[in-house]
Amino acid sequence: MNRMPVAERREQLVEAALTVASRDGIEAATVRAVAAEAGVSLGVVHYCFQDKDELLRAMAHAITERNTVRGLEDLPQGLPPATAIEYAIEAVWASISGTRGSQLLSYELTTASLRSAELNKVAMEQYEGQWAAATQVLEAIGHAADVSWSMDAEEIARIVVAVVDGYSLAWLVDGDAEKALRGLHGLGGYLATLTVPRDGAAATEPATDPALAAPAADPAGAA
Amino acid sequence: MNRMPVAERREQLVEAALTVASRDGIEAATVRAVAAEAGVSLGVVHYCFQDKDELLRAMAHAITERNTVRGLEDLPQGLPPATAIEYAIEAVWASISGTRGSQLLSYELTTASLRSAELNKVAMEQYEGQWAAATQVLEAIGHAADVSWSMDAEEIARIVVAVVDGYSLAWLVDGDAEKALRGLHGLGGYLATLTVPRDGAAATEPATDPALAAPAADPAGAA
DNA sequence: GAGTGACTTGAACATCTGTCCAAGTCAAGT
DNA sequence: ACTTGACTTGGACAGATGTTCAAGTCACTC
Repeated sequence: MNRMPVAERREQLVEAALTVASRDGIEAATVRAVAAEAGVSLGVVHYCFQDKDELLRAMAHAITERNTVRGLEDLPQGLPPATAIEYAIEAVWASISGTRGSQLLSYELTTASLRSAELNKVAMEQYEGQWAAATQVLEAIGHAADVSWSMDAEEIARIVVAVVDGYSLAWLVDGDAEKALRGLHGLGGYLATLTVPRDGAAATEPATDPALAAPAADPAGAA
Repeated sequence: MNRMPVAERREQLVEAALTVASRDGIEAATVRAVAAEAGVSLGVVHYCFQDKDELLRAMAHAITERNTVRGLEDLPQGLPPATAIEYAIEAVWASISGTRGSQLLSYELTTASLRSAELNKVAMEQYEGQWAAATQVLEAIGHAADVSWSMDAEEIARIVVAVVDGYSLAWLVDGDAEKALRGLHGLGGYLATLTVPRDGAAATEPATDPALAAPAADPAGAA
């Protein structure tokens, strides 16, 4: 095969590992399968990585970064908060539902990390990445809709990540994207109640209608 | 070893598989490891189960049933809705946080099921069990606090399962039980807004304070 | 107490896995 | 041209895993 410097070869192997593992599961990502996917002979993998675990760590790092970088900087400005939130939720969901294999692989990596000493930090890095990304999205929403949040953004981020995780998992199992998206819009409605106009005062529409906390979760809203 | 009828031996092997897999992960639950854990020789496993997959399916069925049966029938009666909900949440969380290995195994089984044709139905059965259990809990709350729900209980159950799943996963990773429980109490606050007194009329305390939707998620509430 | 059939045993087999390594190939510098 | 060293190759090895099987053991019935 083509010769190339180790650094480049490593990237190629990580890409191949990602392809195999997303398609067939983390268990299928054997050294041989990755080498074959990259069109490279067996020994190359151990020339580029000391361990199989080092390869897996590199793969985990890559997928975490890839899920994180979606910084959602392209939020239209000047929208009302509820609209900005809905927009962000649609974008997040699109990037999840379009990458089923990767999502499933993420969960596989999480559980593998929690069992294996060598993959120790992988799961924590994944979550820190997700919390940071969610915080960033919240701040982008605040900026786009000119609101701030009535709680620490990082604290809200934890809520967002937990709920998104929960619905993603359910969707992976039952394949019902519509229900998942409806649930996420429910989260959006809740988030809207946590916004505060930038110049201070009270929450946007505090006591008008508590059902606003979950408009899309209302059967009438989507059915 | 002691002789025993196949049916009984099967139960023993499922138990052993559960022990090994909860302790060391699903990958560690090899035929040999399970046989050793049960104090039985290798051939017995294939005498009782046609496949390793059949053993895993039986194990999955057992753990699903075990997580489901916690019907929470012992809810004190006559409580105000918010209190009944908090009580139920504490109980649910206690049964989760007390069985870390089993929880982790559940997620491992879910991902394994989504990758393997042989374990096809395992994940869906898990979720159907959880949704049913959540529905049961919601009805128990309704009965204990003499309220009904402003949405289909099954629809709320999906929300509950998603959020509980999300916080459980985060807790498995970061080990922060306090934050998880706080998040679940936030869910509880939200659920309280979905209750309706049994004789009809409006929601319990609809417009008084929207912050009630997440009282425990408020930093001041727990810190 | 002999026989029957349910249960048990552990060796054996084929396959797969991560890892190693001796030999090979190639590009660049002298 | 030749040397050096980075990169590649694929065979070899040890260990683990699922599965099979012929032989053994025991309880129970007639």
